[in-house]
Amino acid sequence: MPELPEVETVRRDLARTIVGKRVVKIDGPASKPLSRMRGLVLVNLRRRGKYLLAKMGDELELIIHLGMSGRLLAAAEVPRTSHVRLVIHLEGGVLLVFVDRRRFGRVTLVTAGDYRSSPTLMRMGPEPLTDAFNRAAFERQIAGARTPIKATLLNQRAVAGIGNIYADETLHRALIHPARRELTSAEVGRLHKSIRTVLAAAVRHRGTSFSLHRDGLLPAGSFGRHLRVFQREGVPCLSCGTSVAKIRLGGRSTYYCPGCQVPTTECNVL
DNA sequence: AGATCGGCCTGGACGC
DNA sequence: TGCGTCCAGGCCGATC
Repeated sequence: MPELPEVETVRRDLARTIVGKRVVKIDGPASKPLSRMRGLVLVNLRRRGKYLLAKMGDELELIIHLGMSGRLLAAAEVPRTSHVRLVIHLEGGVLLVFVDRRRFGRVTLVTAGDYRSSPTLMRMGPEPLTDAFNRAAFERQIAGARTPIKATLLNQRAVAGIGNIYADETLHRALIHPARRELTSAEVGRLHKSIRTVLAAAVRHRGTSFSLHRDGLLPAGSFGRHLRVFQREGVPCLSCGTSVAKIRLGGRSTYYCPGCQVPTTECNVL
């Protein structure tokens, strides 16, 4: 459940339960490189883009990426699901469990602040819901882009935390075709605004709910009800009534409204 | 240096 | 029913 709103929801749900607790034991197939955490206190739980960062003691940091199918939950006992990758036993009988069916997720223990093991994290752009994400800086980042704007949104360098769902949703609200390359200043302004609006709303709704990350304990995300194009191929656009289209762009399924998001001559994909 | 492609995994949906 | 193929919310490393 990988994009910013979903990861932020996980962070908020877990923080209350696990922050301040000491690691008692670690097991599961992914536990071997993490043995140094034993006895350390989980000092805080932060989020950067789609990554969760848990400070462990004074010097270490646990980097968690949920990949495509990863789930992280606090529980009293190990879930009966298969695909449990890691169980961190905390004091007070709290278990922090990482379940990941497709195993695209990663859990890495590093010296605090040393992100060399993750190029994406090291080069991560500004957090979209903070002041660090301002329009002028965003415009500088994407000025003269040679690649489709959707690919730029997905690569995490211009802005952090956007994946396939929110790339399509923010571009639709900004009336920009996903294959567009160089944007006008007005378009950059609309996109900057829609990124903030859409992600903030999705965080309020606890993200977009998919079957993979319902654990039955915490409320599922409800932003799925507010999606306007993602996975709505053939459905009339809520703004103009045109059927939502599905194309492949940069190897990813891409949904957009051909009525609202009109390509121009500089868009050489269509 | 930056862009593009295949690889990593498993399982569900679909067509024959 | 069974088998094959395609697809899925993301990242990394090897290529050009």
